[in-house]
Amino acid sequence: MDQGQGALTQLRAYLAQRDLPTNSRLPPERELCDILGVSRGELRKALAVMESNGELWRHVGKGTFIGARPTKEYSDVAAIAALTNPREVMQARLLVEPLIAREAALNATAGDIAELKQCMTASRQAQTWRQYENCDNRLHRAVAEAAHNTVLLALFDTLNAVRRAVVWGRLREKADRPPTDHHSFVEHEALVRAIEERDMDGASQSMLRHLSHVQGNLLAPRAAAE
Amino acid sequence: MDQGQGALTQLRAYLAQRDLPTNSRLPPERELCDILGVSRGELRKALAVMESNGELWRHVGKGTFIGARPTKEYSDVAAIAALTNPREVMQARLLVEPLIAREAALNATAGDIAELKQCMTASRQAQTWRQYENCDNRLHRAVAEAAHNTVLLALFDTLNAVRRAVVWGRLREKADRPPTDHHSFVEHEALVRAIEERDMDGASQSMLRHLSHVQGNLLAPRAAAE
DNA sequence: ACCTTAACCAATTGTTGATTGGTTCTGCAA
DNA sequence: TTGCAGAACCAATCAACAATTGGTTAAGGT
Repeated sequence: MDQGQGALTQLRAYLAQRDLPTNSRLPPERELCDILGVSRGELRKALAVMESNGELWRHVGKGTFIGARPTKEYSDVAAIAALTNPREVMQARLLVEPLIAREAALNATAGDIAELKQCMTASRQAQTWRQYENCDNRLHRAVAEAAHNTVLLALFDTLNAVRRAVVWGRLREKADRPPTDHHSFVEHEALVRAIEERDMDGASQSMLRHLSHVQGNLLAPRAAAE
Repeated sequence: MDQGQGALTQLRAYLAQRDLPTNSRLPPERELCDILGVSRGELRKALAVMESNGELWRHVGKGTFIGARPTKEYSDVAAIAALTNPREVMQARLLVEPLIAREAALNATAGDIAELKQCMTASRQAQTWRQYENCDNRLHRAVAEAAHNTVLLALFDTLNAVRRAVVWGRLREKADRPPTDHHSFVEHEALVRAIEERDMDGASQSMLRHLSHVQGNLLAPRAAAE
């Protein structure tokens, strides 16, 4: 009687007694054996049952935890970059950044808009490609800051880091070219104007149009960029 | 003569001799003192000049490195969670998840849809709150997987991790309540149906409506959740 | 045939000591 | 007094090793 599913019932009783919160760790198997007075094999059988039910999860070296196994944390930029490609990154930008621009149009302060304008003038005065790229990055991040949502900003930073990691390889070729008569100038201007005028749809569409051009240049062999 | 800016010129000569690539580490200061025959104070002055020029960067415990200081990666979940609040997290979800649902409607495979339906039936059969919550999380992540974009999935995971970290505090109160007659059931059903019918707008709106209800429950004191 | 016990394995964590940039103090010399 | 070299100290980081822990296998007993 007590041997059939005894370990499982004893384990359940133990867990019910102390109502452990999710993600809390329970004692190592060897200790639980002594506590419950069960052999390790039986205990492991009971744990396996509960694990298959999704009630807890285990990992070597870590321990046994209450709740569902956490999803493989994707927050490492290098790990993401290794699994994706420029097409996916560009698609994600096309989806996320217009949304951020929309929020920026709603929430930007006068200071934010001044910063945006300063980025634009700086990008026009850039002499080298490197400098221009820095200005462009600053502008896009300033838009994300203007949305005034810490989480959105963090997501933008993650996306940006992934983008840089994915295209790491070919930064050499376009060494020092002056980016004159660049389509991005007018697109950036339209974007900033829409944000200034609180035109949410306009800001979103401007960003979408801008990134579409960037995508076109990315796919085309000619060396142009955002 | 040799004393005025001698350290800086010697350091420059040393660096010019061996043409170190970017991000390469140069010997610790104490060794460089011996190598160049300069006192540590003078060497540090020279290093400070070059660092302010952006030619190298230093960090305690790591060393001194050639090139520009790497951008501080802002993708640590704990750091984000410490700077934000539930309101911002909820707002970000309201913006991002409908967008992901729209992509899911476009890209979901038959296998994805089967997984979504399985999540729904499992959530209906859940006995405890914790089990239901697991099912709900699985369903939302299945939607993100159905979008078939690694970067979007990574952003979703980041957002989700931040959400869990922010609301970590109050998981106790709603211990084991059976989530019967829950509004989420019908909302989830509408969402999955829209995805199955490739209705992008419908999927987006279903997700938006669902999360709006979640937000309402979050703000209201009554204990209900997604 | 099955279980218990013990030992071993690999992944992970914790700890300790060494390394390194940053700072302060002392002594010496101009 | 001023300035600088030298040493000592500090905090952040890294590297190596020991301890912990779930997973597995083998020996021995009932």
